[in-house]
Amino acid sequence: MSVTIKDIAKLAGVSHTTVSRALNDSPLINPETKERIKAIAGSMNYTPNYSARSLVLDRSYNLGLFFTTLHTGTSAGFLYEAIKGVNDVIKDDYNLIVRGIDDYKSFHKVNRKNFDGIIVMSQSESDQSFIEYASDKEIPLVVLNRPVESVQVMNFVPDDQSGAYRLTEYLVQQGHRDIAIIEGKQGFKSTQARRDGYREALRKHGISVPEAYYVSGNYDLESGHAAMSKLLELPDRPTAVFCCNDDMALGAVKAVTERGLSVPEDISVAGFDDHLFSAFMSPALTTVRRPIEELSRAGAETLLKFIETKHSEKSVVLFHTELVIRDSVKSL
Amino acid sequence: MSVTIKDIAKLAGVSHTTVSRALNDSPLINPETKERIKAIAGSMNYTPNYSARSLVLDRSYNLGLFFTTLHTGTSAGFLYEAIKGVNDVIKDDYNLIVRGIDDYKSFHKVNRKNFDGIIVMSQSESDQSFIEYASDKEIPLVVLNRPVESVQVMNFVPDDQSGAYRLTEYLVQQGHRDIAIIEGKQGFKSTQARRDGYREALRKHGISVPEAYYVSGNYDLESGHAAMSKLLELPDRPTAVFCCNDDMALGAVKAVTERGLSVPEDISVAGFDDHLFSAFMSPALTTVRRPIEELSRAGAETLLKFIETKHSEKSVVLFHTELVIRDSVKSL
DNA sequence: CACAGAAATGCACACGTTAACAATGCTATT
DNA sequence: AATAGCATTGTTAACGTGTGCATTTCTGTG
Repeated sequence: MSVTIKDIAKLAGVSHTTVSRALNDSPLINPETKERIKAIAGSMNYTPNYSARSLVLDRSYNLGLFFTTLHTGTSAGFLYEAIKGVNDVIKDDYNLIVRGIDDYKSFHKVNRKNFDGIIVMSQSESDQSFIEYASDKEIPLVVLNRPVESVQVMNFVPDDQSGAYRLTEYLVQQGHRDIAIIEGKQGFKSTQARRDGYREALRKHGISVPEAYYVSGNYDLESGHAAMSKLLELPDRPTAVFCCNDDMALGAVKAVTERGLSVPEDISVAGFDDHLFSAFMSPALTTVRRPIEELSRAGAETLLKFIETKHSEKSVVLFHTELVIRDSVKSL
Repeated sequence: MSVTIKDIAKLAGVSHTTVSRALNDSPLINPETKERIKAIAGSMNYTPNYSARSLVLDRSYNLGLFFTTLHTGTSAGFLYEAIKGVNDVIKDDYNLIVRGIDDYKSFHKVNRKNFDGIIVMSQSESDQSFIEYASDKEIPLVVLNRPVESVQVMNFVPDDQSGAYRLTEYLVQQGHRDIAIIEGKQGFKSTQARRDGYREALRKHGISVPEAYYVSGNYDLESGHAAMSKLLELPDRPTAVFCCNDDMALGAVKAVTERGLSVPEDISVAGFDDHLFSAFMSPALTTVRRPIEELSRAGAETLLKFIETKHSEKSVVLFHTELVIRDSVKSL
């Protein structure tokens, strides 16, 4: 049906081996015949059968980019930046397969034959079993966004805790003492890191936090809205609120303006992530930039290098987060 | 290295043919042996080699989800909803490959052997050559989001023009007569459809638009901000602005508030798409909902059915868009 | 008991590619 | 002129799976 190297061989009057070598730029082949064969292949519109090549070379040319979940807790911007980062790096000869880990009923199809390498954008420990599975099968593996302890992997992680620390400290420096937090999705590592940074900063400055200032959320817009609504009904309202991501911050601001109050006049709000839209909120959101695209790019590069050289450092690399000061925090 | 059907055959004392049949639930095999073989396969932790299977069956188990571009003009929410929609439909036994068409240097790797089917999320005619290429190669093909004329394909498209028409008419009904438009990215089909709907509505109501009320944008936040800034400096400011997507609307609102003005008191703003964040903007954005996730799901379902049955309707199917009234438009 | 027919299994090849090894022809050196 | 050695090409097998056809085994019928 479609053109194979044997068809080319027949037409060129050589063996199919010679064709294979010619097309793969083997130095064994006479430059003249090589050119001739390439010309014929081109004119016949030949495209190699990757299944056959995969079978003999034991390479699939597939890379996996796996998210803990695609349903709740994964924001659109996060997905977007990750895919962009990885796709920018991989060459024309790799396929990028995108999937939520929780969409797999069984990991059966995930193995060395099917994936030359895997990037896990990990958000919670719920994907631990997947990571261990992949590590077990000896699939080249990079884990992004969450530190993994149990298994030795290449591991790139944004320094969330330090970011939250610096942000909270900034709030303190602006004169705030009553600072609440709207937390991320339960069980997500980032939730914990950001809370830890927040607490550390307050403790360092000798500020204690009433229990009511810890409000739970799950990283989506609605939860930010609901959480802020709760805070606003408190008898002792906080003067500033640290939202554990920008989506929730947007929801929180909404809750404030709905009540006829304003940010930052009546209450200050800060976020985390520095999403695309954050600079364009009204007021522009003070937040912490998390370099997801860079992280993804670095992850992909490292993975490719490992696939080629089988060599790498299996250690945790921290990526710097950056305080972005805009207009949603008032100086008291 | 890894387990093959021949290893299982040896252990079970049968031929590898029998193993192959047993694992594929062939009716030719004695139910008892079938169970026995399956048990052995399970205990050996056998996973089939998909390259080998692909080679002989001429199926890759890959589906492609291709965007015109992943760089500019594709918003995060759009990507997110599309991926979610498709991933919800495809079963465990398909891989979803995500990529921007403009990332391909050559379409060499795109062929029937490599893709059982392709979904093109098409935004502009710049991907026309890709669509024709895929159609030429007889790869099962669904095109979403943009009507394709030159080639016969399965084609699902949101009814942008009608949505823009209804939105604009709503603005008129609210008493607006001076209505500007911030347009989408040049060359995108959706840009044209939305502009057409806008013009049609105004013409129908006998309202003429000064040239200065057409401002160009490119679907991203910055361009919305810049465009609105221009409009605000006009001597005859419009009372309402139709932004061709929600991202630009957010940027536009920002430009308004920066000048100490307010939406919708001083100027009304409407968007298009109904992004996740639109309900949470301040004020909540009046917009048109575009059912991208449903569209993607329908596209994926149709594609899978076609792959199985080789049968389908190759015609354009319009998906209804829906006016979503919130708080960003004032009644004059 | 013979035999037809069905049920179950095996043999051998195919899919398209790469690669180890063999074979050929040519050049240069003695 | 013989031979070593290099450049170039061909032969053959292998990767792991599925399938047409042949073969064996079983079952029931006359």
